[in-house]
Amino acid sequence: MLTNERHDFILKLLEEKQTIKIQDIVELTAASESTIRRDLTELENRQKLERVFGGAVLPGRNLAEPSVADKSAQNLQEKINLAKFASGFVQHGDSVFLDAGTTTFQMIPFLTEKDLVVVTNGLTLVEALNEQGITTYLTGGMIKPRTGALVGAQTIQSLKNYRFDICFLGVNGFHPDYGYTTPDPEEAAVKKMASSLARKTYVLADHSKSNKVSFAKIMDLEEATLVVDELSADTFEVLEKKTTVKVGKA
Amino acid sequence: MLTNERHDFILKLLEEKQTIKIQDIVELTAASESTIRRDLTELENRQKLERVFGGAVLPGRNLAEPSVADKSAQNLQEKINLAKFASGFVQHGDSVFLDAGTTTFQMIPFLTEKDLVVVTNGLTLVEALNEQGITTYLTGGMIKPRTGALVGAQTIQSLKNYRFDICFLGVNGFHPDYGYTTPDPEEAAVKKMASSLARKTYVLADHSKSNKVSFAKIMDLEEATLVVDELSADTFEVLEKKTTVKVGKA
DNA sequence: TGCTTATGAATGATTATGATTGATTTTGGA
DNA sequence: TCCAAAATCAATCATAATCATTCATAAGCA
Repeated sequence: MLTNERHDFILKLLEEKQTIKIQDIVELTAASESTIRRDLTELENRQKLERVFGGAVLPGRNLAEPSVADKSAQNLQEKINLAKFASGFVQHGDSVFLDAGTTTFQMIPFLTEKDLVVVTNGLTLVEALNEQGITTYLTGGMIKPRTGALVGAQTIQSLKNYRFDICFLGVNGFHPDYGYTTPDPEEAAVKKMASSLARKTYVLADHSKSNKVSFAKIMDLEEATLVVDELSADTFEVLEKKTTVKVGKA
Repeated sequence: MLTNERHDFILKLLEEKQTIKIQDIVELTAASESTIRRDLTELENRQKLERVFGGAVLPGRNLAEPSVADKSAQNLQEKINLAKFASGFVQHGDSVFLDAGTTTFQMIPFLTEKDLVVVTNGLTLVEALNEQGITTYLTGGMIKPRTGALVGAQTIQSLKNYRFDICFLGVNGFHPDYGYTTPDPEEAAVKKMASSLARKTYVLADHSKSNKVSFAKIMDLEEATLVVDELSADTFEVLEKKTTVKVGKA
């Protein structure tokens, strides 16, 4: 087994079980204890795990890491389907705004090889974008510790330096009377500004957000195109300027 | 077997297995190890795969890849000592600029409980700052994938919205004639701008940077206070406006 | 033939590995 | 609580695998 393979194996195992014992890894990999020890030290230096006496645990992260944290979430597969579908709207060479959030995060693997320029206010998206080799700009601003989103006056201001062909937003609720809403007014302001700088805006939401209302209003429903998955799995609804269109699955 | 054929064969094999060992390819192709090595080097240059010790993996799919936040630096302990010492200059309530880089990164644990506002252009610093509960602002700009530093016109512009009590920079070399230098002109520009917005600027460098000259000049030596560790371990030199002061260890 | 390119073997350097040592930490019973 | 046994640990060493480099040969082509 290759060194690199073993590292991957350990990380995968750790993600599954949350906690691993050195002796277990030794048995499963048929490598010596010394080697596994070295692996763990190495991976700890890379901040992929934290060592504890007798084994290792997942690293304590302050910023929400969508890739890891959400794996257990119920609607992950739905989000991925939704993200994949929405990625189809992106044209080769587009300038794209990607909102901070888990759904937009899932779009990233589907944006490769499109020669894009992506601007985002989501710290958690950056590493994944880099991995895809996508030219990435980050807005400035204050960091919201829990979510890793950039918000505030500086964010708004730095956004004004860009124009987007296409803009993807996540929301916490959408409602015919109250429009798109999200809990944080600061984030709402950022989303609104980004949208206003884009030729076309798509709001991604799974069906659980339907008719939900949150504290801060972003904008009215008809100001963006809503992409929402159907409960009946493999179709999506695209509500464009109050027009309903049914589409087959991506 | 033709060279091109062999290349295709390797890529196909890699696609199937995700990870391949050089020895396996040697057996399957009946070519010599040298040839396979050359093939892999070639294919890596074309970004078709990534080499790892003993074989190759698909590009980007390397779970255990060292992240930018890798702690396993060369002279880590020296850097920590230097960082700890420099942290002493920070006053309670200061607004601080922290340059992207490993030395400034090491300052973070010593900045806690000082009620600071920190601005940085280093993505790798953000999580550590959050862990310390420090209010953190990020400059905007383009992300340099390798280092996680923000650079470019947007970075410069967003800096102009701030004023700093104190500014800490890392450099790649300092020299009496050529001043402070760093390889990337973009980064140099950011450092210079940050410094010009601060009441006081400190440059952190370990002794290995002494009399080194890199491509892009940041500014002259006397425009900042240089903090450098001595080879003889436990002392630091603080060169302030060409005045030399020896100080005991932090 | 003369030229370029691809190949394979040999080298010394680098890196990964497994076993051993003595120190440190945890555990469990008095 | 304290102590001793067991488990785990970091550090070191020798070995083995892998690596980049060099050089000589073979194959392809004008």
